[in-house]
Amino acid sequence: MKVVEELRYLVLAIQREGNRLLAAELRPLGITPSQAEVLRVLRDHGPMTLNALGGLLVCETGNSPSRLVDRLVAQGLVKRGIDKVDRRYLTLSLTPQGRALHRRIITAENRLHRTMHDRLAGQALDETISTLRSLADAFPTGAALARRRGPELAHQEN
Amino acid sequence: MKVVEELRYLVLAIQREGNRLLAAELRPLGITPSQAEVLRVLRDHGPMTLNALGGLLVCETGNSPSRLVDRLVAQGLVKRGIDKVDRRYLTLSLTPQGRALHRRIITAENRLHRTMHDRLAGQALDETISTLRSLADAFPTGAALARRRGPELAHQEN
DNA sequence: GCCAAACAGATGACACGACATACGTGTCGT
DNA sequence: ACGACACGTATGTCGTGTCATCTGTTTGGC
Repeated sequence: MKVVEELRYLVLAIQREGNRLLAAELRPLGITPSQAEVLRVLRDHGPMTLNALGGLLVCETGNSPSRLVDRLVAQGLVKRGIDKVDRRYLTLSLTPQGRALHRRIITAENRLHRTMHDRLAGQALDETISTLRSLADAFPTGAALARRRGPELAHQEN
Repeated sequence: MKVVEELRYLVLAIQREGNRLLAAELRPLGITPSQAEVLRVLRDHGPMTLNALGGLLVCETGNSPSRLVDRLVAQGLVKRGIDKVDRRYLTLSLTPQGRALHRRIITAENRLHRTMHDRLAGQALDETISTLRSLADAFPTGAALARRRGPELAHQEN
């Protein structure tokens, strides 16, 4: 098996299992990993339009994440307002419930991160991270991640 | 952002984009990346039951991939027989069309692999692969991958 | 032999994720 | 002022993925 092919399958396997574990952690909270990412981005990067949100999400490409947001609005976690100047734009922001839930999400995610950290015990991750970055940065969602890294560094460190 | 968290998002981004690129390469062939993985496993590991197939797939966990196989059967790429001794078991195998399509799949995948390889130019992948393996091997789908690596090494090298 | 448990697979339900397309709103050239 | 165009968002469709549950088949204890 070619090296890049093994890389492709490893990435697939890790993404699947990571997502499954995170989904299990989040299930008691009534949300999914994708929804958690939306709440996180809205919390870290303030109120924003649907397109801007889409531009910061890794879990979804170009498409406006209308339906993803729909479910969060239906749960009362996100408020969707219409821009008064240009009625094409939405203004998405967290509700107080959304902010409260986000704190519980962080706890759930931390449990997953601890698990990952244990499995990776003793491994030097720096080179791996930089290799993966050089792959990801060439793509739209990788750029989204870089954008999130960029302006607002160091949120909830350690 | 924690290191393991960045790792999680990088893996997500790369998986998404890789899948999108591969889907684009495979679209002219009328199949999806998951379907391609089924054909590949059936070709490399001979006729097998549905559960055995599921145990070698990275794209789907424990669940029997009934519906995934359904579409391949509907396209005439996979033959689904019933074991005469134990009628609970299926016998899945490639049809001649399935084998023929698999050759075209390899070409499509190689185009993606070349793209990835170019993006990774100059990076030493060994450490990255071994780090990711140590993460993946702890999980069912990672074990599936290891099983595929194991018995039948070196298929279509370069 | 018979019935319960184990097992292989199928199916229902739900939320993605990607693509294409439709709709409503604003902008700009003329 | 108006009409084409651009733009932001919504929606239809399809194929996953995951979990839970169901059906049919075999096995094994009694």
